[in-house]
Amino acid sequence: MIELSKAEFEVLDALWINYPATASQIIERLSDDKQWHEKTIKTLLGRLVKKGALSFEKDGRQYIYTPCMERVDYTLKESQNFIERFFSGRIAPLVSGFAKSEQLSQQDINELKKVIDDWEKNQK
Amino acid sequence: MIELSKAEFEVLDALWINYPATASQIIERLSDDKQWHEKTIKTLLGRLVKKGALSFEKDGRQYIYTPCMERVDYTLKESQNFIERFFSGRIAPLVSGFAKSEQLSQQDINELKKVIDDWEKNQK
DNA sequence: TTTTATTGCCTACAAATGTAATCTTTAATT
DNA sequence: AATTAAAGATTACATTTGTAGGCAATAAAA
Repeated sequence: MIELSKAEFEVLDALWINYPATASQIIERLSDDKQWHEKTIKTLLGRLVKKGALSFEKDGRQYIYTPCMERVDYTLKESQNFIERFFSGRIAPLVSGFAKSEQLSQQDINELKKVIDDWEKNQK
Repeated sequence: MIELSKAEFEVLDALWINYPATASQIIERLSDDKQWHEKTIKTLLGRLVKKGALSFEKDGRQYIYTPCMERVDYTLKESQNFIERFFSGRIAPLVSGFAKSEQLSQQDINELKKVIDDWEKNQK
């Protein structure tokens, strides 16, 4: 699995919003939430390319970036990893922890029920 | 939130198995899974103390370590953080991702149902 | 009591990470 | 055509992390 740092992920996440995109578009998108210097973001883009998380095409003197993977795929892998490390691979204890600490809303419950429902339909 | 590195967490996790415990006990516990040098683990213990994740009492020339927090509390915070970063704070998309990629067993489903059940009972 | 072995403490050092500044190239402007 | 401005490339530097080695203090052994 490609290992991304927190900051690298946030840059990639800004690209996932809509791609392909140029560095300045990504910088623009990040400017709302982050006070990162433009140079910082360029550095992170470079590192993402080096790690194989992004590819680009040249357009004049600009680069047009595209992620090399889908967001769902990446987050699934990260989730597996996380759940392995903290909950020995079991997902229920995570959800249970949220429940016990009052972190679940009715909406969460409804969504979870739907996931279970769909899963069961799929078993038939 | 106290930020622990991967390696630091694993050392703390070995302590959570049973505590208070001495460095050599922790080293012993870790020796099954890890090929860490004893010195490495000592360093990590020191860093954990410095970060406020562990406390210790002296017993002769040994230290007797105790975690400063419960495992459930730590993993809950980490989970919140994780879900915030990758799923905008919603838990269902994580579970849904697992379901879609065939990562859920019947046992997981049963456990999840129970969590939901308990949650609903608790609402009344 | 002197020696030894073990504990923790301090130091080390490369790679990763956060956070840019400077340099170089080249497209755009004058 | 010369100048400028903007993009990416290269360099920088402190901090964190992984992974120990060496040193100093002290309990245990001889």
